[in-house]
Amino acid sequence: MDSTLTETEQKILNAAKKVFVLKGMSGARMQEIANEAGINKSLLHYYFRTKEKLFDSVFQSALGEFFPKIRSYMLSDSSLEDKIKVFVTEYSKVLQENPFLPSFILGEVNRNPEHIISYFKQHVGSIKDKNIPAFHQATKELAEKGSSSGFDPRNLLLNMIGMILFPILARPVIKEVFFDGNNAEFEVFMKNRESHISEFIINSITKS
Amino acid sequence: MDSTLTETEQKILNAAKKVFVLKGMSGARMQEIANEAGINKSLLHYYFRTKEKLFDSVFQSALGEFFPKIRSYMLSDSSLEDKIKVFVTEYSKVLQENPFLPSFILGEVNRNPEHIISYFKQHVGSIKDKNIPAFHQATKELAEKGSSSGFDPRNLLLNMIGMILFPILARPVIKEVFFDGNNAEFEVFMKNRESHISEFIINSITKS
DNA sequence: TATAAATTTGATCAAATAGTTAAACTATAA
DNA sequence: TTATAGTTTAACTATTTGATCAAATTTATA
Repeated sequence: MDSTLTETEQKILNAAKKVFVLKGMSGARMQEIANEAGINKSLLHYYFRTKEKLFDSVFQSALGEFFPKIRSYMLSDSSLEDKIKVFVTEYSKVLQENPFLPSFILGEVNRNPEHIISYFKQHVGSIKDKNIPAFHQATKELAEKGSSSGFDPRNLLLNMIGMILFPILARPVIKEVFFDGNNAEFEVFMKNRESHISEFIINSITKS
Repeated sequence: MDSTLTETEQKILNAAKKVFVLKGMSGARMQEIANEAGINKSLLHYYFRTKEKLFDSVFQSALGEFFPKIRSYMLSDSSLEDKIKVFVTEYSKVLQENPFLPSFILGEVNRNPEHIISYFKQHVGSIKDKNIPAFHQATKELAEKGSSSGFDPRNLLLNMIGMILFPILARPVIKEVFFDGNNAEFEVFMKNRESHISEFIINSITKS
């Protein structure tokens, strides 16, 4: 990860991430994080002073993983369709590797919106000025030849993320309602769903 | 609401809902709920014994509001396109009236999946056997003339809900990133987005 | 090696908090 | 009016938990 961190700091951050992501800020216990890291509780305070500061560290790094690397997906010289396919595939992969991240981040975002706002104030240069324009650029042609009501690329981005994210967020519900709790069936469905989403989007936006 | 409940019980439930939805199970404080209800803390325990039991009551009723009344939207004799429009409009309205409900429910669903599973075990008759088949029925024609890869109505349902839900879940983020925190602009966008979603879906599924 | 600095631990504190209890109060029916 | 059941309150208890601190241990440095 980060070589400026000591081994102990890294152990703590990994453990804290696991516990915070699963239980949230108020549900997490410093003792549980210490146990998970295999160290004494006092060490947490030695390295991070307060629970709040430790949480912040975890939250900041979680945000970095959560926000799609739109820019990198959009900067290739492939067609818009291919870019959409790459986005859906890559972002699905990220989320399936961290299935509890979305709920954690969105929960904290609603618990304390200031937190995310200050994050963007700091990273405004990298998030907004780079990622979003890259996406706009990629959809410029689309926006120009779009429907008469005026096609807004932001809607397309929200559509994509929403379709990718929702079944992962609501995973336990979907699995139960649609598949009677059968995990294997659910996984197959989710794998097939990736191409479905791409086709669904492309089908809609390429309609004359 | 429920006339079998005394006025005090109702006050408690309203207050508990407000606090639990905003802060989650572990973040909520019994004292805060009591204050919000304008009563003594002991009364909470008198009526609901434990925090867990009070939370359950709130969670159960929240689930009822959260899950879209698919069946009622699907049972009219209008076209599939009109059904989609009604679904998008009505469900958007429900969510905008309860903007913190989704994050609350999805958070709890991930915190304790057993909770939602037991809910479905109880309500399986009304949720699954009524709502889902109604939706399947409405999309049967679609499934038959669907794309060669085989159109699964479950995907359509997930697509709709995902697109409607995501901007509400991530509201503070979207507002900040896309609209520099300007609330009015965001609201206008969200209102226009409703018809965009309907058109986006219909455009995709009616493509020959 | 000796000294200092950094790291780690166990014991403990103080605040927060869910839950209990007994007493006071209120409405209702005999 | 009195007895009874239901309701509400204030004070209290027990536990959890974030945080602190001094002592012990390890590591780096002279």
